[in-house]
Amino acid sequence: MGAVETTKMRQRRETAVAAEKVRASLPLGQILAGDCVEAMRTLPDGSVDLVFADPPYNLQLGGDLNRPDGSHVDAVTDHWDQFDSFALYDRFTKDWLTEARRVLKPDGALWVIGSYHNIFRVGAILQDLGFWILNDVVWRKSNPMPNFKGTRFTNAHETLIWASQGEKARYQFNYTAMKTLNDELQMRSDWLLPICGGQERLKHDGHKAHPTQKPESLLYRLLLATTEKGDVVLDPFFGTGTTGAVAKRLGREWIGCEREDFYRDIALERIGKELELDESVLATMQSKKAAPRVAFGALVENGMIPAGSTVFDKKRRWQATVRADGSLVYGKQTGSIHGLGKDLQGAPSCNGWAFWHYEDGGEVKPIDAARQLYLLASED
Amino acid sequence: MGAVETTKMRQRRETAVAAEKVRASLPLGQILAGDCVEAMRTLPDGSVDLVFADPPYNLQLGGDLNRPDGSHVDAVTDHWDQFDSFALYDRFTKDWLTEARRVLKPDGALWVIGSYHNIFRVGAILQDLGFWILNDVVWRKSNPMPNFKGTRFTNAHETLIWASQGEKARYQFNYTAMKTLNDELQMRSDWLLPICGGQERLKHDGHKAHPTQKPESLLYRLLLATTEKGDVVLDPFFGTGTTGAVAKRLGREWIGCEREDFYRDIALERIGKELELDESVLATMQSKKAAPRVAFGALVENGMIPAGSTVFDKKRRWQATVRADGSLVYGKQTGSIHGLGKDLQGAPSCNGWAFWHYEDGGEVKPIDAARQLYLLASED
DNA sequence: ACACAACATGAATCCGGGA
DNA sequence: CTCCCGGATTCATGTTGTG
Repeated sequence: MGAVETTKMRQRRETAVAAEKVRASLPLGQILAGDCVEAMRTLPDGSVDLVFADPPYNLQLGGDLNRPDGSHVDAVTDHWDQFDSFALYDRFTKDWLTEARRVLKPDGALWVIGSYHNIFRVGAILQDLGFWILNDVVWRKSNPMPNFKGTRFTNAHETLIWASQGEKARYQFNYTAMKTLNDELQMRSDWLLPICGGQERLKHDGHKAHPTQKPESLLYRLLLATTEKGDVVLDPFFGTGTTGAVAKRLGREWIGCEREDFYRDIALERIGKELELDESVLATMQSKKAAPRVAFGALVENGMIPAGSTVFDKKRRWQATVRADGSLVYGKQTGSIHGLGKDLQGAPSCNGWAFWHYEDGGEVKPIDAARQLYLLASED
Repeated sequence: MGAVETTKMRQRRETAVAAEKVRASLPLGQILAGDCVEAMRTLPDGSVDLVFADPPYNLQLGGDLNRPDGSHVDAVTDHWDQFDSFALYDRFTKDWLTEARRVLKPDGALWVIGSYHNIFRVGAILQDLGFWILNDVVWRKSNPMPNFKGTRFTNAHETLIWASQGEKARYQFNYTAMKTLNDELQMRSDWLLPICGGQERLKHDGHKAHPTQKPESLLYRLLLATTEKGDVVLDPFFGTGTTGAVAKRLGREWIGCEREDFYRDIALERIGKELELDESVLATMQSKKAAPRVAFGALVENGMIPAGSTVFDKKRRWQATVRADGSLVYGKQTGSIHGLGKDLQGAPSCNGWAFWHYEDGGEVKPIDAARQLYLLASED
């Protein structure tokens, strides 16, 4: 059996080998110097699982104007107005998003964070490029800076956009891990997290080393939600390397891009000190989707729910007989646990594992309980 | 002194007379029939103090959606929400925003509400038109619809943009009223409010009269924050007339635009029943504060009880390891703080916050103590 | 009448692996 | 690419029905 390789098996093997070759060529755990668009151009197509980007948005906040490349705009010699500013920012945004899209795997995903100054432009452009928005997520700051002049609402949040490569693309979402992290309730699109301060905030000569260092808790949640262990995370605006530090801690690989020597230096030093969590800790709650599949027939074979026994719905409206092949009979109707449950209820679908029950020592249990027992027993 | 009128005084008097003439020509308390762009064209330049707009979101829904119990979700499938492309939606947006801008007074302001499907496009276009964003405000829904399939984060918020006519324009912001409404704390940019349901939700033949009726509390806060008594509020997408009802209650004037006869009819009936509040009552309306709820996972993200550390019950019968997603491991068994505590004790339920303990500086504390610390720290 | 259970529903881009 | 089909998936509120 092992000697025969079908065409399909060969294709799969070759794909995996090619993917491993691409991965081996990646500058994992490195910060690429220079402009992020140039730096990303050195990476192969479809090679990265996730992009997290915290792009600059300091272009038109009044007062001094800086171009996206950091050079200062001379208001006297440069004819500069708001329209030029937006056009320039849009161009910059389109450039780096295009390159990020190329570098991402087909089933990869993108996160961008921004404020009302830039996030609407970024969101519209990424939609135009074909990205498919999965959620916008609001980072609610538990300790925002107050509005000192009392002229507006306290700007107490920032916005993140999570997007896949397209409408039909698959993407990673660790639903159960998020639900666990949120005390058994679905994780919502509004996240309450403190801003980065205290020991976590990198200092240089007594001052903050970077003006917009993001909290590790934000990256922690985001990476835990949308990557797997071993995934490659790219951050085109690496700054102090929060993405790299948390990626390392969580056993994800990382690549950064950063223009400024100083930030590259402190980021590398910071990440060097970071320890990867033990593998046993990194395991997260598994969804049922990811659990090994058990056919109902296996429980019949096994004798846990023997052929000839009866199963019934919770209200005992229907009582069906189990046949040797794991199908059910109810009068003239037959079908799988799912199909018959669906037909009897006239429902669009039915999870037979939850619908049908059996008696075990006088106690009524859903047949899913038998499956859980079977799974536990077969783990050894 | 009264007999002499300076040039400045005369100019002011003439401006006031002209403004009064414009105001007298406005269709206050009326719903203009037809397309909102056409309807707004009938209004004079610079005549309105505030525009609130709840445009179609262009949801782009796929097929049907069923809840886990099999029931069908009544989605927004109305023709007015269907656009063939982003380009068409952008055109539509630009058209109505342009007309709204013309009708607004120079010191007037605009509010728009949307979701991630449309809000980025709306925000970018209004910036392009010269509007100056003052805040983006997040409406956090206290009772959003869950994500039934477990495929994304629960979409638990919508986004509002508040913008003036330009960077230098003055605008109305009732700072103290907002601070009072928020228990003497500055009002933040994230608002926790329930969705519209119960008695407030307009019904027709037992079904919701409008698929997207907004809660009055949202309009209440928004109008109280950014208009004065007597101001004129225009709503180009009037629907069931929530804007008109709340405007009337708060002593503001209103104008609506609505294409559908049915909506105009029920809106007028609704607003007819509305009573204007006595001014003394307005000052005493109280706020609703967010209930502080902390998930165990937040303490893990935050590092207070880090992944990899151990927790144990008071008698140290069981010692479990904290994993990255906030789940616990004990031998082969895993679960949330509540679930694992329940399983280990064989109890019907368990309050994990009281059951599990951790060491903090040599002292043994229930993990609830860490939660209290977290709450204290995030209150500042 | 009261307590409690059951049911209904909300701006939602809502499945995925294998043939 | 499509089709097939096993089977995973919900929170807060308000209303109606039942004991």
